[in-house]
Amino acid sequence: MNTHNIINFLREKGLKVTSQRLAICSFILSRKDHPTAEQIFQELRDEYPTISLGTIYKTLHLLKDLRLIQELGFNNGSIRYDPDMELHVNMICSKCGKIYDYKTKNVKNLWDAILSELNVKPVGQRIDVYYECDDCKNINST
Amino acid sequence: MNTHNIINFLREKGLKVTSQRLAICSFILSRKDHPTAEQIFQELRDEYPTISLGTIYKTLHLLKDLRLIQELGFNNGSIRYDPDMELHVNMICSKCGKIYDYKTKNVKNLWDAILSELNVKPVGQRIDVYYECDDCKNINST
DNA sequence: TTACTATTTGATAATGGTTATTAATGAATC
DNA sequence: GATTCATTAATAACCATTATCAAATAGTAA
Repeated sequence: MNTHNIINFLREKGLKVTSQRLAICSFILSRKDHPTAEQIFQELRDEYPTISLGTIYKTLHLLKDLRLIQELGFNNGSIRYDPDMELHVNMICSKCGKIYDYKTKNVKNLWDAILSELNVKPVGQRIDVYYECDDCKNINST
Repeated sequence: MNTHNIINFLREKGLKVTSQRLAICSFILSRKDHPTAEQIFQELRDEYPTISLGTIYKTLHLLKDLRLIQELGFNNGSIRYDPDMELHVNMICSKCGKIYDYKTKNVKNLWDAILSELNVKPVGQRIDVYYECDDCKNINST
């Protein structure tokens, strides 16, 4: 979703397009590494020195309610935000915590087979796989 | 794991067997609904009126380090504790939040197919499916 | 452009779950 | 039973998130 689309989307919902809101939306909707609210805050401070953490949270909740992003709670209590609303596997390095999304047709097919086995109508899902990423493997082997 | 097994397990690890520790271990290892620390605290208070939340947390962390339970962070920031360390699907009601574990040979087979597609050596996983449970369905339809 | 209104923002305080601290307690060993 | 050291309970500290509210601002209409 580019800036133009975001502006139109907000306007359609009757929401005001402020520079802060636009910046936060653009930021999270383009990121693939599931940042925390704090990380978003730190990265936007350079360009928007007066931006507030409260605004970050409010905008993230807004995007969640509008179904443009999802929250992911992790085991240390931290909450990360993921703009990919389609079925995918969160590949999480158990050492450094880095995350990337894995999404293929084949995974979708296999997942559908699991869902049909469950015999319920799902309204959502979350799939995490922990592994050791290449960077961490290399550090350990040197 | 019954009381006798827990006592032996703790002793083997060189840990002291206190009544609080035993109660907390017995409680969480037999529960299937992934309670929070606070829920464990409230339920044990009847039998152990002086038990402290700090002790609950310390014992849960102990069990986690010993790989007898796993932590599950959720999207509202809450952390629940799950004594099932084998592969299973967390079936979560999107309305009331109740959880039950779904575990069959077929799900295991399908999941293994997904893992082989991913081309990594996994060290763990988490699979959540959100749906509307029967209780909540009935409430809505009346 | 200006004025008006309702939304949004930023600063701050409040909240609540988790962790740290520490003196007192109690399990294990002899 | 005495000794020792891990464990407990109570309390305070911590920190991420939420709530509050006056000031700022986007959108709209005059």
